[in-house]
Amino acid sequence: MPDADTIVAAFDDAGYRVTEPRRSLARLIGERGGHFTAEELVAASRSQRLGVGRATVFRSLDILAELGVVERLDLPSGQHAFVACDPAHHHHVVCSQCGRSTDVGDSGMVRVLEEVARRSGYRIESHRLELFGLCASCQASRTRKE
Amino acid sequence: MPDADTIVAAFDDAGYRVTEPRRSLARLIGERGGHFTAEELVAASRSQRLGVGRATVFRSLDILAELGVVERLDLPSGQHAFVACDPAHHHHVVCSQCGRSTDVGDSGMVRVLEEVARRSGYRIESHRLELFGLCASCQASRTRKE
DNA sequence: CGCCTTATTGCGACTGAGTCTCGATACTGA
DNA sequence: TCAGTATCGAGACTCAGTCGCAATAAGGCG
Repeated sequence: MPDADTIVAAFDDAGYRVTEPRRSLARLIGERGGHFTAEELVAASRSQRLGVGRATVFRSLDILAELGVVERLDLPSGQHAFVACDPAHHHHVVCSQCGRSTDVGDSGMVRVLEEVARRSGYRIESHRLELFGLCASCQASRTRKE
Repeated sequence: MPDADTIVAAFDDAGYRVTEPRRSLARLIGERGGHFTAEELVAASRSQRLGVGRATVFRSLDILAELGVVERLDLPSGQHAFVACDPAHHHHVVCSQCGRSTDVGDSGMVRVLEEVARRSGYRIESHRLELFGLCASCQASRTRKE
């Protein structure tokens, strides 16, 4: 999970200008543990008087998603969200209780893709895998309560 | 891929009333080969003067998704779509060219889920897998062109 | 068969996410 | 430092999806 500096560096490395609003957003994203929505960033920017406008939040998230620093996520609720992550191919498990997320690498998806291609005759070009469940600490606290 | 009658029967079996608008929608969905959007159904209903309102389309799709007759899909473009399908656990490959979709069963996902659970410590509760690629016939026609 | 209850409908107003435009601002390379 | 241009914020706009409500019509029951 990249910190603010890594995110700023990603802008820079890709030839985008390093501006104050982008720095602010990088910090906000870095602060967040798990997934977050565009709207949350807009709200945070407003409540902390950072002066980052709605459009800028969306534009920056677009860029970061393009760069692979952030990944788009569709929650089971249908909401759109994002997670900060390293730009390698991998998947996320999102905790349905606390929202924290963890990368899980490939975990044998390659074999699944081969199997699917064989069965269906399709040439698989891309896929999206999203996993939802309870993280270790939420499991523990839930067990305690019950 | 269920036909119009199957869809109508699903409403009936679940205790929902079988109404004219629902019959119309069932037919429209049955006619569609691949995935479709709510908006497409709204447009089709208007152009064919079926008199099915926007809200009814959305309400019916909600119900059908609940019943598992139809599945929600997030296209790589970010658009929301649906596919008609049988209510068993499985996944879809969607052709990124013609939009047709095929069911592919489980294909070894169970093993991936176990692997992810082991690595991350999460208790996996649900997952979403969407596959995009070229179906056999689109591969063929693309090869011909090149 | 026809009535009555109530699920369902269409309409249209509404919401909320995301986009677009545009004049102002501020990076960055020279 | 300066110029050129990427980027910005504001706010109007679009578009998907939702909601409330009065009118309608399934379909169970007598």
